[in-house]
Amino acid sequence: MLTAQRQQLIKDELSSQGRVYARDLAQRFGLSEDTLRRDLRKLAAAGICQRVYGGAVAPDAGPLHQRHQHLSDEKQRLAAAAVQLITPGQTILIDAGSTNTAIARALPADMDLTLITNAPDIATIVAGRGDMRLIVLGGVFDPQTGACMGPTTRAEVASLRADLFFLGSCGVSAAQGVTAFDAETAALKQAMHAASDQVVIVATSDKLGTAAPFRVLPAADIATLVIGEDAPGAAALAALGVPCVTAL
Amino acid sequence: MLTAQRQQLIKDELSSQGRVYARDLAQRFGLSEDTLRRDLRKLAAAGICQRVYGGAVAPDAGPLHQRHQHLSDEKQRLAAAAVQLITPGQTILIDAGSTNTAIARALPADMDLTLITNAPDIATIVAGRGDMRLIVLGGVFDPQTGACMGPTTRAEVASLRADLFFLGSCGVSAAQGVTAFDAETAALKQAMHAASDQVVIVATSDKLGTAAPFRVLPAADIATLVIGEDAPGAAALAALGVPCVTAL
DNA sequence: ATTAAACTTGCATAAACGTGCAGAACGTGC
DNA sequence: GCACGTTCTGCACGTTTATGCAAGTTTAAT
Repeated sequence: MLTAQRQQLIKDELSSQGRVYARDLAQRFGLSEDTLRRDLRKLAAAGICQRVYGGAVAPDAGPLHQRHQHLSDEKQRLAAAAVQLITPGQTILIDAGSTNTAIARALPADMDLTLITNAPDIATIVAGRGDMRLIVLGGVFDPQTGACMGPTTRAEVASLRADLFFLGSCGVSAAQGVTAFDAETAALKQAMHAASDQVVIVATSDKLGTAAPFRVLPAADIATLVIGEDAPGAAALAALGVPCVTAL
Repeated sequence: MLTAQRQQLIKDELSSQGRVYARDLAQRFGLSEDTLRRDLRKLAAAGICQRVYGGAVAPDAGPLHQRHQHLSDEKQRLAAAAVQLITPGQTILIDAGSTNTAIARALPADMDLTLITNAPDIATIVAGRGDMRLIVLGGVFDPQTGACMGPTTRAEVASLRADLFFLGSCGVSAAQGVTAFDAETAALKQAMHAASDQVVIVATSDKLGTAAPFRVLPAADIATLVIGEDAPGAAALAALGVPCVTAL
């Protein structure tokens, strides 16, 4: 990846998030923190950001901006924790959903990854970077979930395989396991599960302890559950033997 | 390969990807890095790109979601003319390419359209609007063209049909017809042609009169050719009986 | 006050760079 | 055909840039 390109991505994140962490950037780009600190110093010298201990912030952080940042903050932290489960060379299957979009954005650079997704917006995010392969699952686009589904999609999934499957946008509870809002979604997620070695669920606290009508898979099939530190209902899941990773 | 042709390919990649690597280009073209660096310097001197350590980047690369919006006036005018060929209720197949992206943006609202595309960025554009159905063609994403291709994609196309096919990113000439830069691209476009009633080609003037190595279809198979008012080589195509629409 | 993390600075190395030069390919005029 | 100039290309040389590591300093939190 080009140095200029990397610095452009930092600029993008600064303008969209209002802040960046040197440590986080170094991990994502697969470079030393020294290099990223140099980048931040350079951007600060150009007036693009302001250097602070631990990273950098955008010069003009409006009040509304901070609010928006607060809302998405949980997902970003969860995503940062989730991508640490990935090892170089793996094939990653990513479902649709806003949490999974955050994961796609947080994917570390230059790890020779192959990404499979049925969400066009995730495909677009990853399409811009040349450091990973991308396989798109086709099908009928569902505006509700932002994903492609239907028989074509399920057939395509069945002909592929992945090391890690990031399953998203569902209810997760100890008693009911993972559940979905409609039959088609549930069937697709099951097909994705069948094509993957491990299922990872990154759940915001509003998903935990809730259940939808359609059963996807039992809690015991979850390889890793990534949750926030104060997540409700986590104890019940941990009691079932579901491996939990706590973000932050 | 002609020097001008090589530099045109670099331009294409710059506008589609926003960046090029000197080393990568040298390897792909089978030339020394010195030669490619010379090309990049020349393009930079012409203001087409900006030279950076390791390659070059497109001049004004804003935030990710704002990129690709700097479509030229020519493409927007062509797109506006092209979408007038669409009638309500039709199924539209749209290929990848910056001109076709402009067409996707220009699609009229509330016409009960069904859109089929193999370009994730076009899918993302249309995904946001609720007034049309969207079918995404999956496959292996090719960063070069920004499209999904491969056997899966061709098989999916074969199971669908469309009224109009907007074919993009090719050379168009009276003698050679429509041509593509590689075999896979040509094969996919042929499969798309076979699935469609009519082929529409929207060609910017730099594509007219040029030919690439791989033949896609003869000029006689073009249902409608949309071109600018001062397009060179248009007379030769019109002489062959290709119906032409002139934008503005 | 103590400690760990983040930081700056200097240095070493490898990659990318620009320049000058020479040979090859091509067109032009004699 | 032949001399000439132009353009494109690859190679050799010295220079610049990016990066990681080590050493010492500053910052923030306990």
